[in-house]
Amino acid sequence: MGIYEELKARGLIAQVTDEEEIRNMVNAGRAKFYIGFDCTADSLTAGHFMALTLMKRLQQAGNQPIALIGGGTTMIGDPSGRTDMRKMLTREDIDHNAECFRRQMERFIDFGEGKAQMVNNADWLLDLNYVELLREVGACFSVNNMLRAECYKQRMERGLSFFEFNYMIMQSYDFYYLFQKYGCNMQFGGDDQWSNMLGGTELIRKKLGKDAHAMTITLLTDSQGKKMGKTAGNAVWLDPNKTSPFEFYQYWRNVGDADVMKCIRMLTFLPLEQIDEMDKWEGSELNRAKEILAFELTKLVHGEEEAKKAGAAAKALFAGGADNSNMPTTTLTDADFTDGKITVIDLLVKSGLCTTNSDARRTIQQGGAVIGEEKVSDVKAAVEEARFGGDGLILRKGKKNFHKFTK
RNA sequence: GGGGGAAUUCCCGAGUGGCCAAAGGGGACAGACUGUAAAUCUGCUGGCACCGCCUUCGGUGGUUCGAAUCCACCUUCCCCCA
Repeated sequence: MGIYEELKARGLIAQVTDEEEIRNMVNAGRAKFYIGFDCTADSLTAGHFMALTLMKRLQQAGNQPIALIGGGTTMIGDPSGRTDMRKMLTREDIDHNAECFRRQMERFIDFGEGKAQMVNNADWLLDLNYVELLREVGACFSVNNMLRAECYKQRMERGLSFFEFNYMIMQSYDFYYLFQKYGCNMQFGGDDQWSNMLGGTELIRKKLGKDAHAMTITLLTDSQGKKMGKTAGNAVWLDPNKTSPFEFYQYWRNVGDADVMKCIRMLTFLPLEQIDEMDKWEGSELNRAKEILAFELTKLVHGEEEAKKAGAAAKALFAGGADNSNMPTTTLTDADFTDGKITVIDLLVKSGLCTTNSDARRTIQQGGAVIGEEKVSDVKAAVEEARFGGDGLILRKGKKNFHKFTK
Protein backbone atom coordinates (compact mmCIF):
# COMPACT_ATOMS: atom_id res chain seq x y z
CA MET A 1 0.00 0.00 0.00
CA GLY A 2 1.42 3.34 -1.02
CA ILE A 3 1.30 6.46 1.06
CA TYR A 4 -1.45 7.87 -1.11
CA GLU A 5 -3.66 4.87 -0.46
CA GLU A 6 -2.93 5.15 3.22
CA LEU A 7 -3.89 8.81 3.35
CA LYS A 8 -7.03 7.95 1.53
CA ALA A 9 -7.83 5.08 3.88
CA ARG A 10 -7.40 7.40 6.81
CA GLY A 11 -9.90 9.77 5.32
CA LEU A 12 -7.41 12.61 5.05
CA ILE A 13 -7.82 13.54 1.43
CA ALA A 14 -10.66 15.83 0.50
CA GLN A 15 -10.02 17.13 -3.02
CA VAL A 16 -7.25 16.70 -5.56
CA THR A 17 -6.57 18.28 -8.92
CA ASP A 18 -5.44 15.13 -10.70
CA GLU A 19 -5.68 11.95 -8.70
CA GLU A 20 -3.68 9.70 -10.97
CA GLU A 21 -0.81 12.11 -11.30
CA ILE A 22 -0.71 12.92 -7.59
CA ARG A 23 -0.87 9.30 -6.59
CA ASN A 24 2.14 8.43 -8.68
CA MET A 25 4.09 11.42 -7.59
CA VAL A 26 3.45 10.99 -3.90
CA ASN A 27 3.96 7.26 -3.85
CA ALA A 28 7.27 7.63 -5.63
CA GLY A 29 8.41 10.31 -3.19
CA ARG A 30 8.71 12.85 -5.96
CA ALA A 31 6.48 15.49 -4.51
CA LYS A 32 7.87 18.72 -3.24
CA PHE A 33 4.89 20.25 -1.54
CA TYR A 34 4.14 23.23 0.57
CA ILE A 35 1.61 24.08 3.22
CA GLY A 36 1.08 27.62 4.31
CA PHE A 37 0.55 28.67 7.90
CA ASP A 38 -0.93 32.01 8.78
CA CYS A 39 0.81 33.25 11.85
CA THR A 40 -1.91 35.16 13.60
CA ALA A 41 -1.05 33.78 17.05
CA ASP A 42 2.16 32.86 18.82
CA SER A 43 1.45 29.15 18.85
CA LEU A 44 0.11 26.54 16.51
CA THR A 45 -3.16 24.96 17.48
CA ALA A 46 -4.75 21.56 17.41
CA GLY A 47 -6.27 22.73 14.16
CA HIS A 48 -2.84 22.89 12.55
CA PHE A 49 -1.99 19.56 13.99
CA MET A 50 -3.44 17.57 11.18
CA ALA A 51 -1.45 19.51 8.61
CA LEU A 52 1.68 18.81 10.62
CA THR A 53 1.04 15.10 10.79
CA LEU A 54 0.32 15.07 7.09
CA MET A 55 3.64 16.69 6.37
CA LYS A 56 5.29 14.13 8.56
CA ARG A 57 3.58 11.23 6.82
CA LEU A 58 4.55 12.49 3.40
CA GLN A 59 8.07 13.18 4.49
CA GLN A 60 8.38 9.64 5.79
CA ALA A 61 7.39 8.46 2.35
CA GLY A 62 10.25 10.36 0.84
CA ASN A 63 8.51 13.52 -0.23
CA GLN A 64 9.87 16.90 0.61
CA PRO A 65 7.81 19.39 2.59
CA ILE A 66 8.16 23.12 2.48
CA ALA A 67 6.60 24.82 5.45
CA LEU A 68 5.60 28.27 4.42
CA ILE A 69 5.18 30.78 7.17
CA GLY A 70 2.76 33.41 6.08
CA GLY A 71 4.65 36.43 7.28
CA GLY A 72 3.48 38.37 4.27
CA THR A 73 0.02 37.01 3.73
CA THR A 74 -0.80 37.35 7.40
CA MET A 75 -0.49 41.06 6.87
CA ILE A 76 -3.56 40.76 4.72
CA GLY A 77 -5.54 38.02 6.41
CA ASP A 78 -7.46 35.24 4.76
CA PRO A 79 -11.14 36.07 4.47
CA SER A 80 -12.17 32.44 3.88
CA GLY A 81 -14.63 31.22 6.43
CA ARG A 82 -14.71 34.46 8.28
CA THR A 83 -17.53 36.85 8.56
CA ASP A 84 -15.55 39.89 9.51
CA MET A 85 -12.16 41.31 8.80
CA ARG A 86 -9.52 40.19 11.20
CA LYS A 87 -7.43 42.71 12.99
CA MET A 88 -4.19 43.72 11.42
CA LEU A 89 -1.02 42.63 13.06
CA THR A 90 2.19 44.57 13.16
CA ARG A 91 5.31 43.36 11.47
CA GLU A 92 6.91 42.68 14.86
CA ASP A 93 4.03 40.51 16.04
CA ILE A 94 4.17 38.51 12.88
CA ASP A 95 7.90 37.94 13.08
CA HIS A 96 7.61 36.82 16.65
CA ASN A 97 4.79 34.42 15.81
CA ALA A 98 6.68 33.01 12.87
CA GLU A 99 9.61 32.23 15.12
CA CYS A 100 7.33 30.41 17.59
CA PHE A 101 5.85 28.37 14.77
CA ARG A 102 9.26 27.32 13.57
CA ARG A 103 10.19 25.90 16.95
CA GLN A 104 6.97 23.94 17.24
CA MET A 105 7.22 22.50 13.76
CA GLU A 106 10.65 21.15 14.38
CA ARG A 107 9.07 18.53 16.60
CA PHE A 108 7.28 17.04 13.63
CA ILE A 109 9.34 17.74 10.60
CA ASP A 110 12.93 16.90 10.01
CA PHE A 111 14.42 20.07 8.60
CA GLY A 112 17.73 18.39 7.88
CA GLU A 113 19.64 19.07 4.71
CA GLY A 114 17.58 18.19 1.66
CA LYS A 115 14.73 16.81 3.79
CA ALA A 116 12.52 19.82 4.23
CA GLN A 117 12.70 23.54 4.32
CA MET A 118 11.01 26.47 5.83
CA VAL A 119 10.34 29.70 4.04
CA ASN A 120 8.60 32.91 4.90
CA ASN A 121 6.62 34.65 2.22
CA ALA A 122 7.40 38.00 3.78
CA ASP A 123 10.76 37.56 2.04
CA TRP A 124 9.26 38.01 -1.39
CA LEU A 125 5.81 39.47 -0.96
CA LEU A 126 6.83 42.56 0.93
CA ASP A 127 9.13 43.73 -1.80
CA LEU A 128 6.58 43.47 -4.56
CA ASN A 129 5.81 46.55 -6.52
CA TYR A 130 2.15 47.17 -7.08
CA VAL A 131 2.23 48.07 -10.72
CA GLU A 132 4.68 45.32 -11.60
CA LEU A 133 2.58 42.77 -9.81
CA LEU A 134 -0.52 43.88 -11.63
CA ARG A 135 1.26 43.54 -14.93
CA GLU A 136 2.85 40.24 -14.07
CA VAL A 137 0.01 38.29 -12.54
CA GLY A 138 -2.98 40.60 -12.34
CA ALA A 139 -3.88 39.88 -15.93
CA CYS A 140 -4.17 36.17 -15.14
CA PHE A 141 -6.99 36.53 -12.67
CA SER A 142 -10.58 36.85 -13.68
CA VAL A 143 -12.57 38.82 -11.19
CA ASN A 144 -15.68 37.04 -12.37
CA ASN A 145 -14.15 33.73 -11.43
CA MET A 146 -12.82 34.97 -8.15
CA LEU A 147 -16.20 36.25 -7.11
CA ARG A 148 -17.65 32.85 -7.80
CA ALA A 149 -15.08 31.18 -5.54
CA GLU A 150 -16.52 29.53 -2.49
CA CYS A 151 -14.17 31.33 -0.16
CA TYR A 152 -15.63 34.71 -1.04
CA LYS A 153 -19.25 33.65 -1.31
CA GLN A 154 -20.28 34.25 2.24
CA ARG A 155 -18.35 37.46 2.36
CA MET A 156 -20.37 38.81 -0.52
CA GLU A 157 -23.25 39.17 1.90
CA ARG A 158 -21.35 40.92 4.60
CA GLY A 159 -18.94 42.89 2.59
CA LEU A 160 -15.40 42.21 1.58
CA SER A 161 -12.70 44.81 1.32
CA PHE A 162 -10.47 45.02 -1.71
CA PHE A 163 -7.60 44.50 0.67
CA GLU A 164 -8.81 41.06 1.65
CA PHE A 165 -9.91 40.26 -1.84
CA ASN A 166 -6.24 40.19 -2.75
CA TYR A 167 -5.47 37.35 -0.43
CA MET A 168 -6.05 34.80 -3.14
CA ILE A 169 -3.63 36.58 -5.43
CA MET A 170 -0.93 36.66 -2.80
CA GLN A 171 -1.37 32.98 -2.05
CA SER A 172 -1.32 32.13 -5.73
CA TYR A 173 1.80 34.16 -6.14
CA ASP A 174 3.44 32.15 -3.36
CA PHE A 175 2.87 28.93 -5.21
CA TYR A 176 4.08 30.47 -8.45
CA TYR A 177 7.20 31.71 -6.72
CA LEU A 178 7.96 28.44 -4.96
CA PHE A 179 7.34 26.50 -8.14
CA GLN A 180 9.99 28.49 -9.96
CA LYS A 181 12.51 28.89 -7.21
CA TYR A 182 12.36 25.51 -5.47
CA GLY A 183 10.56 23.30 -7.94
CA CYS A 184 7.64 23.00 -5.58
CA ASN A 185 5.07 21.01 -7.53
CA MET A 186 2.19 20.62 -5.13
CA GLN A 187 0.29 22.53 -2.52
CA PHE A 188 -1.54 21.13 0.49
CA GLY A 189 -3.97 22.88 2.67
CA GLY A 190 -7.24 22.72 4.52
CA ASP A 191 -10.27 22.13 2.40
CA ASP A 192 -11.34 25.74 2.95
CA GLN A 193 -8.26 26.75 1.00
CA TRP A 194 -9.27 24.93 -2.16
CA SER A 195 -10.11 27.96 -4.24
CA ASN A 196 -7.04 29.85 -3.14
CA MET A 197 -4.94 26.85 -4.07
CA LEU A 198 -6.51 26.49 -7.47
CA GLY A 199 -5.62 30.12 -8.03
CA GLY A 200 -2.00 29.07 -7.76
CA THR A 201 -2.18 26.13 -10.14
CA GLU A 202 -4.02 28.31 -12.65
CA LEU A 203 -1.42 31.02 -12.41
CA ILE A 204 1.39 28.55 -13.00
CA ARG A 205 -0.41 27.10 -15.97
CA LYS A 206 -1.07 30.50 -17.50
CA LYS A 207 2.33 32.00 -16.86
CA LEU A 208 4.57 29.01 -17.34
CA GLY A 209 2.42 26.56 -19.22
CA LYS A 210 3.23 23.89 -16.65
CA ASP A 211 1.19 21.67 -14.38
CA ALA A 212 1.24 22.02 -10.64
CA HIS A 213 -1.02 20.19 -8.26
CA ALA A 214 -3.17 20.86 -5.30
CA MET A 215 -4.65 18.62 -2.70
CA THR A 216 -6.77 19.44 0.32
CA ILE A 217 -7.09 17.80 3.67
CA THR A 218 -10.46 16.95 5.09
CA LEU A 219 -11.38 19.40 7.78
CA LEU A 220 -11.64 17.68 11.11
CA THR A 221 -15.16 18.25 12.30
CA ASP A 222 -17.12 16.53 15.01
CA SER A 223 -20.36 14.69 14.53
CA GLN A 224 -22.27 17.96 14.78
CA GLY A 225 -20.26 19.49 12.00
CA LYS A 226 -18.25 21.81 14.20
CA LYS A 227 -14.56 22.30 13.68
CA MET A 228 -12.58 20.39 16.24
CA GLY A 229 -9.68 21.73 18.22
CA LYS A 230 -11.51 24.35 20.14
CA THR A 231 -13.09 24.52 23.53
CA ALA A 232 -15.66 27.21 24.16
CA GLY A 233 -14.29 29.22 21.31
CA ASN A 234 -10.74 28.98 22.59
CA ALA A 235 -8.15 27.16 20.59
CA VAL A 236 -6.38 24.13 21.95
CA TRP A 237 -2.76 25.19 21.66
CA LEU A 238 0.30 23.09 21.06
CA ASP A 239 2.38 25.34 23.28
CA PRO A 240 2.47 23.72 26.74
CA ASN A 241 2.43 27.13 28.36
CA LYS A 242 -0.87 28.00 26.73
CA THR A 243 -2.53 24.60 26.94
CA SER A 244 -0.90 22.27 29.44
CA PRO A 245 -0.21 18.68 28.38
CA PHE A 246 -2.85 17.63 30.88
CA GLU A 247 -5.49 19.88 29.32
CA PHE A 248 -4.42 18.77 25.88
CA TYR A 249 -4.80 15.15 26.93
CA GLN A 250 -8.20 15.89 28.46
CA TYR A 251 -9.43 17.54 25.30
CA TRP A 252 -8.94 14.37 23.32
CA ARG A 253 -9.99 12.12 26.17
CA ASN A 254 -13.34 13.89 26.09
CA VAL A 255 -14.23 13.71 22.41
CA GLY A 256 -17.65 12.29 21.67
CA ASP A 257 -18.20 8.60 20.96
CA ALA A 258 -19.06 9.34 17.38
CA ASP A 259 -15.76 11.09 16.79
CA VAL A 260 -13.11 8.94 18.47
CA MET A 261 -12.37 6.51 15.70
CA LYS A 262 -12.33 9.23 13.11
CA CYS A 263 -9.76 11.12 15.13
CA ILE A 264 -7.64 8.05 15.68
CA ARG A 265 -7.69 7.27 12.00
CA MET A 266 -6.88 10.76 10.89
CA LEU A 267 -4.49 11.96 13.54
CA THR A 268 -2.52 9.07 15.01
CA PHE A 269 0.22 7.02 13.46
CA LEU A 270 -1.19 3.72 14.63
CA PRO A 271 -1.20 1.07 11.89
CA LEU A 272 -4.42 0.81 9.94
CA GLU A 273 -4.89 -2.87 10.79
CA GLN A 274 -4.95 -2.01 14.47
CA ILE A 275 -7.43 0.78 13.86
CA ASP A 276 -9.72 -1.48 11.85
CA GLU A 277 -9.70 -3.83 14.81
CA MET A 278 -10.67 -1.03 17.19
CA ASP A 279 -13.48 -0.03 14.91
CA LYS A 280 -15.45 -2.93 16.30
CA TRP A 281 -15.47 -1.47 19.78
CA GLU A 282 -18.65 0.06 20.99
CA GLY A 283 -20.37 1.49 24.03
CA SER A 284 -18.19 2.01 27.05
CA GLU A 285 -15.38 0.14 25.32
CA LEU A 286 -14.84 3.36 23.44
CA ASN A 287 -13.44 4.85 26.60
CA ARG A 288 -10.40 2.70 25.97
CA ALA A 289 -10.16 4.15 22.47
CA LYS A 290 -10.33 7.67 23.86
CA GLU A 291 -7.46 6.92 26.20
CA ILE A 292 -5.42 5.67 23.30
CA LEU A 293 -6.26 8.71 21.22
CA ALA A 294 -5.38 11.11 24.00
CA PHE A 295 -2.16 9.31 24.79
CA GLU A 296 -0.99 9.05 21.19
CA LEU A 297 -1.61 12.68 20.41
CA THR A 298 -0.13 14.00 23.62
CA LYS A 299 2.91 11.86 22.90
CA LEU A 300 3.29 13.37 19.45
CA VAL A 301 3.02 16.92 20.67
CA HIS A 302 4.61 16.86 24.11
CA GLY A 303 6.63 13.64 24.19
CA GLU A 304 6.04 10.24 25.71
CA GLU A 305 6.90 11.23 29.24
CA GLU A 306 4.40 14.07 29.37
CA ALA A 307 1.79 11.85 27.82
CA LYS A 308 2.28 9.23 30.50
CA LYS A 309 2.11 11.83 33.22
CA ALA A 310 -1.07 13.32 31.81
CA GLY A 311 -2.62 9.87 31.53
CA ALA A 312 -1.66 8.99 35.08
CA ALA A 313 -2.98 12.28 36.42
CA ALA A 314 -6.26 11.75 34.62
CA LYS A 315 -6.61 8.23 35.95
CA ALA A 316 -5.85 9.37 39.45
CA LEU A 317 -8.48 12.05 39.37
CA PHE A 318 -11.28 10.19 37.74
CA ALA A 319 -10.61 6.73 39.08
CA GLY A 320 -9.74 8.00 42.54
CA GLY A 321 -6.06 7.26 42.86
CA ALA A 322 -3.54 9.07 44.97
CA ASP A 323 -1.32 10.51 42.30
CA ASN A 324 -1.92 14.22 42.12
CA SER A 325 1.61 15.26 41.41
CA ASN A 326 0.85 16.74 38.00
CA MET A 327 -2.07 18.84 38.97
CA PRO A 328 -1.89 22.60 38.66
CA THR A 329 -0.87 23.82 42.09
CA THR A 330 -0.93 27.06 43.99
CA THR A 331 1.12 27.63 47.10
CA LEU A 332 -0.51 29.82 49.70
CA THR A 333 1.29 32.19 52.00
CA ASP A 334 0.43 33.64 55.39
CA ALA A 335 -0.96 36.73 53.73
CA ASP A 336 -3.73 34.64 52.19
CA PHE A 337 -5.19 33.78 55.56
CA THR A 338 -7.33 35.79 57.92
CA ASP A 339 -7.46 34.46 61.47
CA GLY A 340 -5.95 31.21 60.24
CA LYS A 341 -8.63 30.66 57.61
CA ILE A 342 -9.31 31.26 53.96
CA THR A 343 -12.73 31.24 52.36
CA VAL A 344 -13.67 28.75 49.67
CA ILE A 345 -14.65 31.66 47.45
CA ASP A 346 -11.13 33.01 47.69
CA LEU A 347 -9.70 29.61 46.87
CA LEU A 348 -11.90 29.21 43.81
CA VAL A 349 -10.88 32.59 42.46
CA LYS A 350 -7.23 32.22 43.38
CA SER A 351 -7.01 28.92 41.56
CA GLY A 352 -8.48 30.41 38.42
CA LEU A 353 -11.28 27.85 38.55
CA CYS A 354 -13.70 30.73 38.87
CA THR A 355 -13.22 34.15 37.33
CA THR A 356 -14.99 36.34 39.87
CA ASN A 357 -16.39 36.14 43.37
CA SER A 358 -19.87 36.03 41.91
CA ASP A 359 -18.88 33.10 39.76
CA ALA A 360 -17.42 31.32 42.79
CA ARG A 361 -20.54 32.03 44.83
CA ARG A 362 -22.70 30.56 42.09
CA THR A 363 -20.56 27.49 41.86
CA ILE A 364 -20.94 26.85 45.57
CA GLN A 365 -24.66 27.52 45.55
CA GLN A 366 -25.12 24.99 42.80
CA GLY A 367 -23.12 22.36 44.57
CA GLY A 368 -20.18 22.46 42.20
CA ALA A 369 -17.43 23.06 44.70
CA VAL A 370 -15.74 20.18 46.46
CA ILE A 371 -12.82 20.55 48.80
CA GLY A 372 -10.93 17.40 49.70
CA GLU A 373 -13.74 14.89 49.60
CA GLU A 374 -16.56 17.04 50.90
CA LYS A 375 -19.01 19.15 49.02
CA VAL A 376 -19.12 22.77 50.07
CA SER A 377 -22.65 23.90 50.73
CA ASP A 378 -22.15 27.16 52.59
CA VAL A 379 -21.22 30.17 50.51
CA LYS A 380 -19.30 31.62 53.42
CA ALA A 381 -17.40 28.43 54.20
CA ALA A 382 -13.73 28.81 55.10
CA VAL A 383 -10.89 26.36 55.38
CA GLU A 384 -8.42 26.16 58.24
CA GLU A 385 -4.78 26.76 57.53
CA ALA A 386 -3.72 23.45 59.03
CA ARG A 387 -5.48 21.43 56.33
CA PHE A 388 -3.08 22.62 53.66
CA GLY A 389 -0.10 20.83 55.19
CA GLY A 390 1.46 17.65 53.83
CA ASP A 391 0.31 16.82 50.33
CA GLY A 392 -1.94 19.82 50.21
CA LEU A 393 -5.64 20.07 49.64
CA ILE A 394 -7.50 19.49 46.40
CA LEU A 395 -10.22 21.81 45.27
CA ARG A 396 -12.64 20.73 42.57
CA LYS A 397 -15.07 22.69 40.51
CA GLY A 398 -17.50 20.42 38.80
CA LYS A 399 -16.35 17.04 37.64
CA LYS A 400 -13.39 17.90 35.52
CA ASN A 401 -11.63 20.87 37.04
CA PHE A 402 -9.06 20.40 39.73
CA HIS A 403 -6.55 22.53 41.54
CA LYS A 404 -4.23 21.74 44.38
CA PHE A 405 -3.29 24.09 47.19
CA THR A 406 -0.29 23.71 49.43
CA LYS A 407 1.29 25.87 52.02
C1' G B 1 -21.50 61.92 -4.97
C1' G B 2 -27.01 61.19 -3.48
C1' G B 3 -30.69 58.53 -0.44
C1' G B 4 -32.05 54.96 3.37
C1' G B 5 -30.98 51.75 7.58
C1' A B 6 -28.11 49.66 11.70
C1' A B 7 -24.81 49.63 16.29
C1' U B 8 -28.00 46.08 22.90
C1' U B 9 -24.91 42.07 27.92
C1' C B 10 -20.10 35.76 25.23
C1' C B 11 -23.05 35.22 20.21
C1' C B 12 -27.86 35.87 17.73
C1' G B 13 -31.76 38.92 18.85
C1' A B 14 -36.27 41.59 21.60
C1' G B 15 -36.79 46.20 23.84
C1' U B 16 -38.52 52.85 21.29
C1' G B 17 -39.23 57.71 28.36
C1' G B 18 -40.10 55.03 34.38
C1' C B 19 -42.59 48.11 35.75
C1' C B 20 -34.80 47.20 32.41
C1' A B 21 -29.20 44.32 34.87
C1' A B 22 -32.60 44.45 30.09
C1' A B 23 -37.55 39.08 26.82
C1' G B 24 -36.28 34.73 23.84
C1' G B 25 -32.77 31.47 21.70
C1' G B 26 -27.67 29.61 21.29
C1' G B 27 -23.29 28.75 23.77
C1' A B 28 -20.73 28.33 28.43
C1' C B 29 -20.93 26.79 33.44
C1' A B 30 -23.18 23.81 37.58
C1' G B 31 -26.64 19.70 39.28
C1' A B 32 -29.32 14.76 38.20
C1' C B 33 -28.67 10.42 34.98
C1' U B 34 -24.02 8.06 32.89
C1' G B 35 -18.92 5.52 30.61
C1' U B 36 -14.38 11.75 32.11
C1' A B 37 -19.61 9.99 25.94
C1' A B 38 -24.23 11.44 23.60
C1' A B 39 -29.30 12.54 24.48
C1' U B 40 -32.58 14.35 28.23
C1' C B 41 -34.28 17.17 32.51
C1' U B 42 -33.08 21.21 36.19
C1' G B 43 -30.49 25.46 37.67
C1' C B 44 -27.48 29.47 36.21
C1' U B 45 -25.11 33.29 32.97
C1' G B 46 -22.51 42.10 34.58
C1' G B 47 -19.90 43.30 39.29
C1' C B 48 -19.64 43.86 44.55
C1' A B 49 -19.43 44.41 51.10
C1' C B 50 -25.24 39.83 46.95
C1' C B 51 -32.58 40.62 51.12
C1' G B 52 -29.01 46.13 49.35
C1' C B 53 -25.61 48.85 46.29
C1' C B 54 -22.64 49.96 41.81
C1' U B 55 -21.41 49.90 36.36
C1' U B 56 -23.55 48.51 31.35
C1' C B 57 -27.18 49.05 25.79
C1' G B 58 -21.01 52.21 19.54
C1' G B 59 -18.67 57.45 21.36
C1' U B 60 -19.35 62.58 23.21
C1' G B 61 -22.54 66.20 24.79
C1' G B 62 -27.78 67.70 25.61
C1' U B 63 -33.38 67.52 26.85
C1' U B 64 -35.95 65.40 31.27
C1' C B 65 -37.58 64.51 38.10
C1' G B 66 -36.07 60.08 35.18
C1' A B 67 -32.99 57.75 28.85
C1' A B 68 -30.95 51.47 25.95
C1' U B 69 -35.23 54.33 24.48
C1' C B 70 -35.83 61.64 22.65
C1' C B 71 -32.22 65.60 20.31
C1' A B 72 -27.20 67.08 18.25
C1' C B 73 -22.56 65.85 16.64
C1' C B 74 -18.96 61.94 15.86
C1' U B 75 -17.30 56.81 14.68
C1' U B 76 -18.13 52.20 12.32
C1' C B 77 -21.01 48.96 9.28
C1' C B 78 -24.87 47.59 5.79
C1' C B 79 -28.36 48.49 1.69
C1' C B 80 -30.16 51.21 -2.67
C1' C B 81 -29.07 54.83 -6.67
C1' A B 82 -24.73 56.96 -9.45
